[in-house]
Amino acid sequence: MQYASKMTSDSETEATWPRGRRSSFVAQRVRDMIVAGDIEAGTRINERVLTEQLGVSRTPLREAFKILEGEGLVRIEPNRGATVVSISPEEVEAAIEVLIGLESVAAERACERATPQMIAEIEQLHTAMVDAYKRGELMEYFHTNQTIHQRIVDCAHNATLSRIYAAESARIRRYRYAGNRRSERWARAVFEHEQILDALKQREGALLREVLRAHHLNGWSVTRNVLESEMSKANG
Amino acid sequence: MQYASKMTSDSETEATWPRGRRSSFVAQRVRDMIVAGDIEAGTRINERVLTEQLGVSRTPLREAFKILEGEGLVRIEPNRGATVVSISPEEVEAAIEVLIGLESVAAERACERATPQMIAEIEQLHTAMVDAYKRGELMEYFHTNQTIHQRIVDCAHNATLSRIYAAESARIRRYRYAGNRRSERWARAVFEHEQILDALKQREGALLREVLRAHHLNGWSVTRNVLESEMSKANG
DNA sequence: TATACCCATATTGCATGCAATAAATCGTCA
DNA sequence: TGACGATTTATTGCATGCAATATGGGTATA
Repeated sequence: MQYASKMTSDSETEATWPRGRRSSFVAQRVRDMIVAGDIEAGTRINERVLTEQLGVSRTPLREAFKILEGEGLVRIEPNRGATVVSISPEEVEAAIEVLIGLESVAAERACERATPQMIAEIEQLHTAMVDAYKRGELMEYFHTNQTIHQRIVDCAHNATLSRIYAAESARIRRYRYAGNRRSERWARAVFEHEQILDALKQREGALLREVLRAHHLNGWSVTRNVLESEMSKANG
Repeated sequence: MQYASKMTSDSETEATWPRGRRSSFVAQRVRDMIVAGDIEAGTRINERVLTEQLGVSRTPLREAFKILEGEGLVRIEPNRGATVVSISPEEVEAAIEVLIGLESVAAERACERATPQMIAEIEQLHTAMVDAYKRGELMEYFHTNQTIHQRIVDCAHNATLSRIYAAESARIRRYRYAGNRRSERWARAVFEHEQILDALKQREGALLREVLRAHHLNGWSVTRNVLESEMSKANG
């Protein structure tokens, strides 16, 4: 058995990771697999399989599980080990409420504290994102989009805010991806991102807060429908 | 050597914890020690000492360190193990900004979703807190105060919100305790809590948001001064 | 057929041993 | 005395072994 991974070819075993950072690297690899959806939600993770695949012993892997449990990506049950957490639409909505709240704080602070360099970087990302949209590269678009939101939060120069936003955002990433697949939402989202960029460039904190909020609520209303129809397909 | 703990008498060793939950229990114990200030900020934690004190092997202890690292309570460096994180006033302020943001989300939702039972529980806690204030029991006051804020957040019925709020709140707890020692701030804080309770009971979300925000900003301006003067004492 | 039980196997939780690294100690010499 | 290097000791990172638990399969019985 083998867990799929977009990072390495299937038969390949990892080169040994440096002593002292093995559990962090393992956590990063497993996190990537989970966030990317390479390991299906709800499945138990077999330690032996993953240790062989990653070329480390069980100790750093089990430490990695503790890290990922703290991030809400796996659940560890006694004698049953680690299971990839499955998140309901209600839980995704709850997390988005939180993300909106975090971005609200970030919006005001970002408009006060962002350096011209940071804004320029976001503008570049925005251009790249629009380009990906025009080329129809959904994955690239989605990834750049995520980066833009993270960078806006980073503009607030609040490490706690950036850390929590990144973790929560990763936790629900694979569920949010669903929404953008509808092309009419995709076009609308690109337009909203124009507004976001404008508000940031003009350093209008209250405006930025509101357009971000509306952007997420619009996105979620579409994503929720997609998720729910996918779930009813899966269950019926 | 021995790490102080308010939980057990000094010479006592733990009864063995149940198999399958040892790292969680160890994490809880170490978390309590750190949050209570029993282990000083900036100090390295010796694995051998703590394993002997807690009566577990190094494996669950090291797993607990990974959990606590995720919570921002310790930092793990290769070949140097776990160190209790020391937080600067700027970082406390950043975390408080986030807590205000989280409570802002919570305030609106709590006023929509709180059950009468939950509001009644908060009212009881409030009464107990005022009582502790009148008796001059600062520790009891502080603890009840923390519980009230957490319960208000819990009223929003958003598990993600509650989880993040609890973790961030714990992370900076020992730094916030400083502020309340000034009696004029203490009296003012009790008054502000009356306003908080009223707003919740009347389910005025926007009002609750604003009084909570003001409450934290007022508290922080006092706490910051105390922290900074303590730091200048420590360094000068 | 369905179900209860027993046994073999797989998997997990934890303690421990060993190697790598850091820290402390001691001796040497300026 | 104090700076420097070598050597010992302590500490950490990781792999592994063993015991506890869960899991799957087969058989007997209703």
